[in-house]
Amino acid sequence: MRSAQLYALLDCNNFYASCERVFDPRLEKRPVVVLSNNDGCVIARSDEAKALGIGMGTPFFQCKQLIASHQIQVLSSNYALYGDLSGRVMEILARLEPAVEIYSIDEAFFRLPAAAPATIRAQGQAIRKTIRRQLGLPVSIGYGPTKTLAKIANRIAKKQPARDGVFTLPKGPELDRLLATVEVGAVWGIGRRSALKLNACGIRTALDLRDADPALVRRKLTVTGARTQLELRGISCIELEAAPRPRKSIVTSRSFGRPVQLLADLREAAATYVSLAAEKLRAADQKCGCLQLFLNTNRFREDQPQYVNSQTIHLPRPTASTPELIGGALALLARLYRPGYLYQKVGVILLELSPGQAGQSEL
DNA sequence: TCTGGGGTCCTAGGACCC
DNA sequence: TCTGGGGTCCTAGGACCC
Repeated sequence: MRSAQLYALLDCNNFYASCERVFDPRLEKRPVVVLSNNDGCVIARSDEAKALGIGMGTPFFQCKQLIASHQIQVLSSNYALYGDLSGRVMEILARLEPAVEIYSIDEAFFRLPAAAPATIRAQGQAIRKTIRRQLGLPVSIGYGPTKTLAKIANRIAKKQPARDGVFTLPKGPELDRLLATVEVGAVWGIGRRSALKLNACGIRTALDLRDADPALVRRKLTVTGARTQLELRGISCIELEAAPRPRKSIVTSRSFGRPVQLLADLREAAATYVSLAAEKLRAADQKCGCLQLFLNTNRFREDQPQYVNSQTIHLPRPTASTPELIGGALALLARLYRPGYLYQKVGVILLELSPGQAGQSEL
């Protein structure tokens, strides 16, 4: 019989803001926010900035006042730095744990044999302290019988300072009490739309969802919701994926700093994004068989005429060649472009990715 | 005036086939 | 006027995640 397994989720606290602090220790203890591309939105906040009421995703221009009045430190994002530190966090974790899945830039799941709570806790603290000492980054670790429950444990580890950054989900009535404090929309896999649907059925918390009628959940949220419910019940159905799967698509897109009207400007942007995407493609030793281009006006400007469109072409043969891809993208752009609109964004998506070798069949 | 970017999965519906 | 019953494949759009 296989021994009981435990899932863990390690998550770097306020990752981008914490990375900036590693780079510049003067930011320590001060409120810090990191902005998206073009400095459009807030995409990371230190605890101090959160406490001052800066919301995730808030447009910068909407919180400028608040930022100025509290002398919040504002930084443009530096993805090279975050990627580098992320890699080091994952390396450390992989040295300490055998079964690790890198889930995002700042999160990793790992799996371990179940053990006494004190043992788990000590192991978690050791990981946490190692990362703190070697990199200066704060992390939290949550443990539970499924990935979904580990996610919830992680939230608690992060939210309740008394947990010291490590928390194992309990069992029985104590678990029920905890799950009753978690809003259903905070459960991994339950987004805004699903939360509204569930609320309409009287399902408000993670506990409600766990104990709801499975047929109802299946009907409202399809198979993904059914899986989430099972996971909340402690039945693991989202496996650990220790080996990364090859990427299926590559997107490159940017918002323009100012509205763009001319086809020539869109062509230049599209060609740039294709080049970037093709570099990523070759870096992963892949080719693509399909190219999509999309463009849109600024949806927030309801006073202006709106235009959103996209088109896809199949390439004659899989390729990773920048000129071939640019040719395709410009042909698409010519078909999609309508004069008279103020464009906000254009982007390209490479699809039908295959291994770099796959196309070499002309022997 | 200023509102991010990059991914995955699932479903419904149409086209087409026998 | 009545007008079968499956299949498969593809795509667009929705929903979710970080």
